Amino acid sequence: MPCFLLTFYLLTSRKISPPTMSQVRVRFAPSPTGFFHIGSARTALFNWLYARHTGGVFVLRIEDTDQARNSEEFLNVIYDSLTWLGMNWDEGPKVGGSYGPYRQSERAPIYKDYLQKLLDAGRAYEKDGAIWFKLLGERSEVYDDHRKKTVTKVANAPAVIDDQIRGRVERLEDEDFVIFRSDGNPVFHFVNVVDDIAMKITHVIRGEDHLSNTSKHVELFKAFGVQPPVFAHIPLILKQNGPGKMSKRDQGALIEEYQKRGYLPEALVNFLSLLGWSPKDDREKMLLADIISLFNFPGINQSNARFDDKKLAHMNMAYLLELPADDFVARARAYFEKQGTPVAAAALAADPAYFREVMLISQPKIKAIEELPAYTAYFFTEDFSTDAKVRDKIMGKGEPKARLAELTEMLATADFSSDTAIEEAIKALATAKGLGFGDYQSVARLAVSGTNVGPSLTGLFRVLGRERTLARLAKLAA
RNA sequence: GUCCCCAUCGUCUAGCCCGGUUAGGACACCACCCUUUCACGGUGGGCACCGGGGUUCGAAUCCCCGUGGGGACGCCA
Repeated sequence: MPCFLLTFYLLTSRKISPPTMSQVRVRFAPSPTGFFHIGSARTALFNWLYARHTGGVFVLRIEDTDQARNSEEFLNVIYDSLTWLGMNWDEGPKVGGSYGPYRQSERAPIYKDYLQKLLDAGRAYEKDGAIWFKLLGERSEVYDDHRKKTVTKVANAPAVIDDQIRGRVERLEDEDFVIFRSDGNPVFHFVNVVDDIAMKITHVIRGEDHLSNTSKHVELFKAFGVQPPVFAHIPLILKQNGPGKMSKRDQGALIEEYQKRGYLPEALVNFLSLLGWSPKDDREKMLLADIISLFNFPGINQSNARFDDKKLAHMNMAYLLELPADDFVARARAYFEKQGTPVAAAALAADPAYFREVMLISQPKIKAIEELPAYTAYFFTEDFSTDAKVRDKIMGKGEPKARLAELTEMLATADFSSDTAIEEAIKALATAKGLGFGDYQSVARLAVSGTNVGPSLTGLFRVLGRERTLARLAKLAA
């Protein structure tokens, strides 16, 4: 096929991967004006996945041209969140690269150069102290009653956007727009395009909210005489309740919140990958390596997705259940270390081997790391609270004190070396008394834990040990 | 208001491109089973093609119009 035909084919066919002659270069370009949220993380993830899928380069670029709204704190949140989620960047702040600097606040000379090109070509002019991009075409004054002012319209041909997800989109850009503010700083549309050119970005993967901006960008690329990159506008994430897209103010929107709550980053990544993308079969819980190898543009769908924290919680639980023992204990310990509560302090002060046992009998029972401190509190203090409702119910039925006495007598000499040994002993006692395991369980559980839910009773006894178990039984019997 | 995008269970989605399925999976929900509490797990259940027109022997699938949802319209990004 002749080269121009191939190019034509690639540009006009929907959802077809671009030429692989040169290496894919994608970028994630957050602006540090607020906390890092779910939507940004998903955009970053799709870029990262595409780079890893194609063996390309993932660039991190900081869009901090709006000095009034930027902060170093937010910048660090971005670095931390990306790192926590495992999205390492190949070029960008901290790691460098051949197209730096990677913070727009440090690229002023580059923007001046590109502005000069536009000025020289007669495609930019000054008005009201700002510099405007000049569209080509006949001009006319029109009153815009939405904006309540007269605007200058330019008779222009629609910009054509060949989008990997949307297909061919046409949008008319018919008004000049500001590219340099009167304070001398360039605006988003300008720096975005200039940097994509200067950094040789091949694919722009971003939220659909930018689709309407893309006509501006296409006009700028044309003015610079550069072929625009391949665009892929991904669907937005809608807030869980109520109308509109998710924003940083919405419940559950912030990445650092999940980090603090002890969510597993691999679970969050898996969940996020499924918001707007699917491997097209029934797989949901997937190895990262599989997500990378399966990820592509045709798998991305076109409609917005609503965030569902229940599904995320379920994914997190599924990962938690499979975590190797050492890993689970380490993450549990890290979570306790961040708490700073008396219960957490007591847990951390306990013998590490004991802490480990407590965590491991709890692992199959909990849905999230954040449940652990409350779930295991009675292991680390004798001053644990008792659920009054549960106590009244259990103590008010049958002969709980008799069961307690029988258990106490038997446990004094029982084998505490394994769960099965304890189980056999309790079963033997129950059989001897003509009762069942259940007759002993509820009251014993109440005595040692103050509640009616928790790990297996035998595990409880074994981990607590004979002395503490007997002491707690005695306390309730008193 | 103008422009752009989108439309399958409550939610995430498969199926759509290239018309023929009992419209599949997962979360959530309900029931039952397992069980030593709580979970996990297992089995089963209820639950969807937005509406209307076309095209066709046949439409979730193709076309048009409605309607609904989302986005953009800044010297924010």
